[in-house]
Amino acid sequence: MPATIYDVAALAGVSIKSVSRVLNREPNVSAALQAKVQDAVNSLDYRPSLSARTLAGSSSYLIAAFVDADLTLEHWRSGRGSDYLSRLQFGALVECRKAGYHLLVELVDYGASSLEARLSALLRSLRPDGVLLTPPNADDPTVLDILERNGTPFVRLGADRDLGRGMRVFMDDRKAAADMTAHLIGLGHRRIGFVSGPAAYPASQARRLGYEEALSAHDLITEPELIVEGDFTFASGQRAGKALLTSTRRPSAIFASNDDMALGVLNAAASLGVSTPGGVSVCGFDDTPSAMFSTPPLTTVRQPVAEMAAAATRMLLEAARDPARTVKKIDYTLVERASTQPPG
Amino acid sequence: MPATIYDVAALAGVSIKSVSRVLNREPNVSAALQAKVQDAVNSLDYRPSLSARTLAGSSSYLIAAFVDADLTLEHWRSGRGSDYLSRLQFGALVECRKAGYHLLVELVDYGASSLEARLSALLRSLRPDGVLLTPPNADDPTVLDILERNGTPFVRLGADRDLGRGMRVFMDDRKAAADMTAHLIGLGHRRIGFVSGPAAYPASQARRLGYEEALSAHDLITEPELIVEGDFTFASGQRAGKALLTSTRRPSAIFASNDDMALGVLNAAASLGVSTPGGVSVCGFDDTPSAMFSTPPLTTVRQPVAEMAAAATRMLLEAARDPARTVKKIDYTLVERASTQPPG
DNA sequence: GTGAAAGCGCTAACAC
DNA sequence: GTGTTAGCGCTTTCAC
Repeated sequence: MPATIYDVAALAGVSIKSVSRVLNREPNVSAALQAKVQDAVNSLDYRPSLSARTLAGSSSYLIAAFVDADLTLEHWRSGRGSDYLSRLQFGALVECRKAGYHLLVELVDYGASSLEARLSALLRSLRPDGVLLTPPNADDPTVLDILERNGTPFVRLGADRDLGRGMRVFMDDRKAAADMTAHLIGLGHRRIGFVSGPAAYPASQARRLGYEEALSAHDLITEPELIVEGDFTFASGQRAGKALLTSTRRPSAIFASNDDMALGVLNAAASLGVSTPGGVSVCGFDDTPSAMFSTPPLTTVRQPVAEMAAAATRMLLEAARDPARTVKKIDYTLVERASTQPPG
Repeated sequence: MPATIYDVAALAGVSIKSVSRVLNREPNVSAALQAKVQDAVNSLDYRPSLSARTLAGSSSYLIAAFVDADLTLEHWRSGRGSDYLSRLQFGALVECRKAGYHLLVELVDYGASSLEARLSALLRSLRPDGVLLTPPNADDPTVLDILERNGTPFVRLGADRDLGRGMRVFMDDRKAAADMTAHLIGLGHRRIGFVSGPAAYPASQARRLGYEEALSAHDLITEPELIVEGDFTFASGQRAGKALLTSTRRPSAIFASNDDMALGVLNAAASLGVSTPGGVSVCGFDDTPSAMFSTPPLTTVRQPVAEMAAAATRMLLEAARDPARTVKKIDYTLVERASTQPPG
């Protein structure tokens, strides 16, 4: 049997409360006691039981990430993997580890009628000290309600609207898209196609607004036929690319609002015999792994998901001691690779 | 405050033990009692506390996946993401969800001297009901020792050697590599380059053996200059591709033993002006998302990581009631895409 | 500065 | 079939 707090107390010749004090770095502990306890802990190789701590105390040393089940499963099933989740997990896990916390990824059926039941079940059976909310569900009022009713601190990741609820970490999608568009204009492009994402995502709207904003800032007009709606998938990028590249006045550059779609555009160009970047420049948004290894490698916006998740996790951990509503904006980076160049 | 088992018992007019019985589907419960308790549970929206159950009982409803910290962090940092982990998680999460379990992904420093301490700390503080072990650490004797000493059921994923310890889920890497090589030979290739993985991975060895086996089965000799060692990274694939394609007697096909390296070979070919598959056929191993979206899309072996993880998780859940040493072999698939064709 | 006692919300062992 | 009683291993409260 593993050692318990009683074993440690007995060996050190002190009360279990003293052991607890040392373990939790509580004030008012003499150096002598501290040393005795530490020795006993070491020699017994004692580790406190998480469940006992959770049951007795007020924290569970658990951070939960709620991700959309449908979306994630669909990503996974199609073999695309979920780069977003992967990076989120990276950032969160690293911070959790530093603080001795654990990360639990939970799939939630945001669409289901049982959503409320399942969420509150999760909150009450797990008692996480904080919750990470991912888009597009970081804006769901039902979810926010449950979390607030439960008193669980949460961070809304990638949420660009401040609803005055919970904490928030986001990046300026609109400005990033405007920057990318301006970059293309700077290269000399005048007819720039745009492949938008699904309207349900706030980020889709923001990116499109950024594109239009940059155009008008450079006295170019937004031509409706240059904008094609996709749904963030490779296939929709292919379709959009084909449509744009076979139109009568073909654009010299195409800005797809995520990398998967940009790769689709690349593929469409190749099969139409249009070279990249010679015949058409292509750029994306996100900086997924595939963007790095595509032919040609993709110019894109690096969305710092891991950094966002790390910052969010830190907020949650701090919120445990000092509840405060924090909002943080994270910087993006324009990554210039070989898929863009001045029009030929 | 959330409802407890006492609230339910009081409302139903029964003892807490009866509530517990109904909750845990224990035998010897009358239909009437069952109904009363169920009603009370529903009307109070009661959910048992995980930590209380864990503390009092013998199971924690937790499955832990131990993954190599260095490896995973390095993957993540470089922006490549970790497709392996992502798929593992998919398979495991789905099964956990079905069974009302939770999945905890823990980064473990397998190299560190503190490995033993950290592992046993994890086991004792979390008390997982089962552990998923990933390669290359599923073969680490230290890890197996700790797990066995602790009495925690574990599954060694992708471990091709049966050490008579724990459970095991794997695929036949050697045969898969042999099949792929035979496929190239069938297309008419006679000089086939091979990019191997790092020797530390058992899978590397197996894939290389499969390659050699297929060659000799078709009366072709293994030429040492056709084999270049890589380390499973894109960059090492680039180097290997360059070396093979600039050699005096250039191979007409290159089989890289994972997709990242195959993409590197593709890139090297493009920058040397060698077309794919016209000038050289290229194939990989794993079927990562990038393989699907590369130019040209990559012929590869689909390693069913998610299915393996799902099977492993099911084994762990069953092991809880009935400890048995199970071994399971999972089938792979050859995925033929555009990067291979008969030699031109 | 330290300790004793009382739970936290369950399951397990044993009555009835 | 059902209930009673002890814990599980900690933190919390309150004494000293």
